[in-house]
Parts: sequence; structure tokens; C-alpha cells
Amino acid sequence: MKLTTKGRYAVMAMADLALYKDSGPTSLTDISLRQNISLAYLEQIFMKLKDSNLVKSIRGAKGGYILEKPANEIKISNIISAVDEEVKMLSCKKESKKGCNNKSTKCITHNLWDQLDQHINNFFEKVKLQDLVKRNTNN
Amino acid sequence: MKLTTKGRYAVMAMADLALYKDSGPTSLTDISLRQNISLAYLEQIFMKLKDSNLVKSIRGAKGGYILEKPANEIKISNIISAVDEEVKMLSCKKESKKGCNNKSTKCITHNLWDQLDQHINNFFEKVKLQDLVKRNTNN
DNA sequence: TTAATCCCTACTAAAACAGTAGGAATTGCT
DNA sequence: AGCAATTCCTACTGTTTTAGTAGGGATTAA
Repeated sequence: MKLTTKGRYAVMAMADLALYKDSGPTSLTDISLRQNISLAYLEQIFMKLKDSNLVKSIRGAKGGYILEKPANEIKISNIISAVDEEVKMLSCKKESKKGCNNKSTKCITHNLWDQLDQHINNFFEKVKLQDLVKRNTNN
Repeated sequence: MKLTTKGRYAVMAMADLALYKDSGPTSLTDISLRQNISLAYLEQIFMKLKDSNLVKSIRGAKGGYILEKPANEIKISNIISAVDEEVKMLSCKKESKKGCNNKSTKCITHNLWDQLDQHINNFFEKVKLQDLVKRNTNN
């Protein structure tokens, strides 16, 4: 699980979609203005979200994007892993099939990173898009 | 809480120190060989660990580093924040005093990142250096 | 037909990361 | 006294990643 602004932007944009889902398709221009994210950058992000079947696109004028599934079925982890393709950044860098550092054993801290990765994943697995929207409308 | 190889290296090196603490000061050369980390890079890392009072240095021949405190009093979070100086990478990028994105309100996902950051911190707060050493000697 | 929109590829500036280089200061050992 | 092993310190640097920009093509509502 990698965490960059791209992932944050993706979550923000998806939350925006969820928030305005009753007004028909939401254009990236709108999201760009509301969330203050560059339009061209959003386009890249949404191509990936589409590839992962998180959103559906409607082309042409008055087009835009809509959520592919209800907001309470979309996990934050789904969103983040859709845009940040990396498999694993938290494990031992010099890991090979046998072990770490070209030795046949795991390095001292190997399990630690594994556990952390699970932890973060777990966190994002539990939070749904719907949760963000609720929080926001309650303010 | 930022997570890079520098933080990983620091944890690995500290674990190594803890593991060999009964053989007197451990030189960076030894750690470099055992953990497969460049010596010059380790030097930089250890300067920071020293600044944070996690290790003590002994200069000159037969010198090296020793843990400043017992391994069961050193949290992983201490180590990582000693070398990765960044305050906060997981929060809203365009955050100001008033809110996010130059608006007076927090952005939709603001709380999410705050919570995650706490989560990760929490994880590293609970794990002590001693825990890593135990795991390793049990193998 | 036109304007709004998504679609797609390629390029790029800046920052971060991971590491190198080179030398100075200190100290144990012979 | 002199050498070798070590920490100490600063500056530099190549590579990768990040966060975008640019530019044009395809589709569709009005």
C-alpha cells in the first residue's frame, strides 16, 4: 500500500462523486474546481479508476462520471490500490525468493514491515466511501 | 510518519546493535557488512540517531556505537521519526490554518488521513526494539 | 455544428531518495 | 610516536518518483 497525493486525490474525487451522485454524471471540470485538483491530472486518475471498475464514464457534452457501485460497497483500499499500482513498498528492499540481502534467511526486521503493511491495508479495508460522505454531511 | 528505506535501515541497524550489545561497541563497518547497507549512508543515519539520544558513540579505534537505553525501552516509532524528519505526509496537502484548499472548511477526506496517521503511529508505538531481537533469536 | 466532455499518449520540472566522496578528529594498540 | 580504526561532518550527485502539463482525438447533447 503506497500513499501519495495521487491516492489522496483519488479518494477526494471519489468522495466528491458520491456526494453529488444524485445530480447525474459529475464532470471532471466540476471536481477539479471543487476539490482544487488539476483537470488533466484528474483525467489520468479517472482512467485508472475506470480500469478498476470503480466508476463508469459517460462521454460527450453533459457527460461525466458516476460511481459503478453504491458508496457503501466501495472500500478506500480499492480506490488507493487502483491508482497507486505498486505492489509492496514496505517490505525489505533487497528481498529475493530465498530471503533478504541475498542471504537464505529473512532480515531482522522483515516481519515488522509485513505486519505494518497488513495494518495499513486493514485500516483502509474497513473504511467505505460512504463513511466519508456521512462524516461530511454531518458537519 | 514517513516510511522510506532510510527508516528501515535505521531500524535494521538498531536491531543489529541490540543483537550484539554484549560484545562491546559495534562499529558501523560491522553493521554495514551484516546488514548490507553502505557505510557512508549508515554514518548519516547514525548521526541522526545520536542526535535523538538513541545511541551513544565511542570514537577512535575499537570504537563504535551502543544503545543509549535498554532495547525494551526503545520504540520503533522513536527510531523512524529520528531519521525521517518529516512532520506529516499523510494529511491534506493544501492545508492551511483555516482549512484545506484555501477554504474555511476541512476537505472531505481530512479526517481520514488524520486517523490513518494515528493508526500507523500507534502501531510503531507498541513495538519495541526488544521485540525484534526476540523474534530473531527465536528462529 | 459547436461546445462540452471523456480518452489517450507523451513529455517534463521539481523534489525526494539513496548514496558517494573526501577529509578531519579521536583513540586504542604496538 | 605513529598507525590504523573508527566516528564526525559537509558537500555533492545520479536516479527515480511525483505531480503535473501539453496536445490532440473521439463522442455526444443541444
